[in-house]
Amino acid sequence: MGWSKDGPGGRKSYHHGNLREALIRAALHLIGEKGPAGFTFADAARAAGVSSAAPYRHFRDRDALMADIAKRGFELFRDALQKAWNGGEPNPYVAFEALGRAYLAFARNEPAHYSAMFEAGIALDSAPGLQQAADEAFAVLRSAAEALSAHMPKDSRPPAMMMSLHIWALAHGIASLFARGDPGRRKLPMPAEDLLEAAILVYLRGLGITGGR
Amino acid sequence: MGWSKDGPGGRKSYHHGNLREALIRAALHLIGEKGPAGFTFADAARAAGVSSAAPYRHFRDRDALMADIAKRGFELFRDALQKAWNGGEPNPYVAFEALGRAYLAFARNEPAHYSAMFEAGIALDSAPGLQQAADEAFAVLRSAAEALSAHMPKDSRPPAMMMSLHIWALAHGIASLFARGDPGRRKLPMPAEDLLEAAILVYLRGLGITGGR
DNA sequence: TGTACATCAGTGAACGCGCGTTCACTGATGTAC
DNA sequence: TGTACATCAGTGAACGCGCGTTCACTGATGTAC
Repeated sequence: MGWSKDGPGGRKSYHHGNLREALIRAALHLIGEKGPAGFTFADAARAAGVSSAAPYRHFRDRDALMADIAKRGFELFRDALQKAWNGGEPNPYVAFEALGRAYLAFARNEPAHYSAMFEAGIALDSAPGLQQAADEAFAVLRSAAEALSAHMPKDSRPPAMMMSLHIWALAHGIASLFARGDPGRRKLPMPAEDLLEAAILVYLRGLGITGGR
Repeated sequence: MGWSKDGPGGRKSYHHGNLREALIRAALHLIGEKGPAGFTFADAARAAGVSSAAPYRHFRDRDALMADIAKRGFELFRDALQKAWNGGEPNPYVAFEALGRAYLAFARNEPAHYSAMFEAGIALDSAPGLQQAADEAFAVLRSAAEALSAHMPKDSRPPAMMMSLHIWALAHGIASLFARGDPGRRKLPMPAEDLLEAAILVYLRGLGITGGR
């Protein structure tokens, strides 16, 4: 690794070809392994097979790289949630639970992105487009809540904003307490997905929203 | 600061007197300011006014100090939750909401302890008594859930374990997403306490548990 | 098609810095007698 | 009460290390003509 292969024979060339991407991939790998504090600029350069000065051609500093990762993370997150929600099909209730599962799946499968997004202490205004990417991801949750809420009689509709904040907090709480791999996580007597699904079920029932089952 | 005052005149003495405590206090301060990754052993020594070798008389390394802080944190947390629960008085429903508020208050007022407990990646078996302290804190939540559940007719009682995990996740999610001070936190259109209270209310209603109001 | 040149994306050596850790040491304290 | 001595809890100098960052440089690439 670290050898660029832009020539047909896989020969090493002076120019890397796609160092920016390689640095991001290296950082993701390192963060996923050792947590958001567990990687350095030098580390990433080493993993990408370039000198320690090379990353400065692409990122102002470590935080800029982190912010970039967070931004891409939110975009992937938005897409994953959107896909799970599936326009509310087959029905909003079922789709909403799929959304919850997708949330946990993302946290589990993309721990590095998830860390950068929520745990690395990156300010949302520290990179262009970051705030917007975060907002768009949240908007999926919010519009799902709206769709669910819309099925209720007009005078007992719960506020979608509140609903989505609650579900977000619940999913984030479960993800960060139980659903990931580092030493501080707690053991659970059941899959995290089941725990979240049960919570959503109870919560929706508390709002007067019930599925077809 | 950093000058021990064990003599009556506040003179500096060769022996610190209570360096262990001073290091912990220094670490709490530094973590509170810069996050769990934001302090070093050397920092703590400096803040306590001793040489960088001195801490080794009291802690094997940085992680041992962290684990100690986490353990104390869980003990304080347990006490705070216990006090808020207040034996379920005046009634379990009201006491349960006080518990929720106490959770957030702890996260807000003791950010350094909270970080060490939940975000620093300290393994629960990395210090004697740490696992037990964590268990005891959770046990308060769990027994509160049991007391609430006991008010229900026998055949519709929700499992207390599940309830307490849900509430824990919810409170932790809100605390870490909204209720604390670092740059990555989101802004909320309402106090975090209100958000949690509303969520608990909905959740309990979903279980069929309602207060006297 | 070939050549000259500008630009780009790397190198590698160097620097200052702070951290973690060890070590022989020493001042202060407590205690046995 | 005084003294000798063991133990404790610090010092401060030293070390190796890796990081972040800068710098003049150079190889590779693209483009104008």
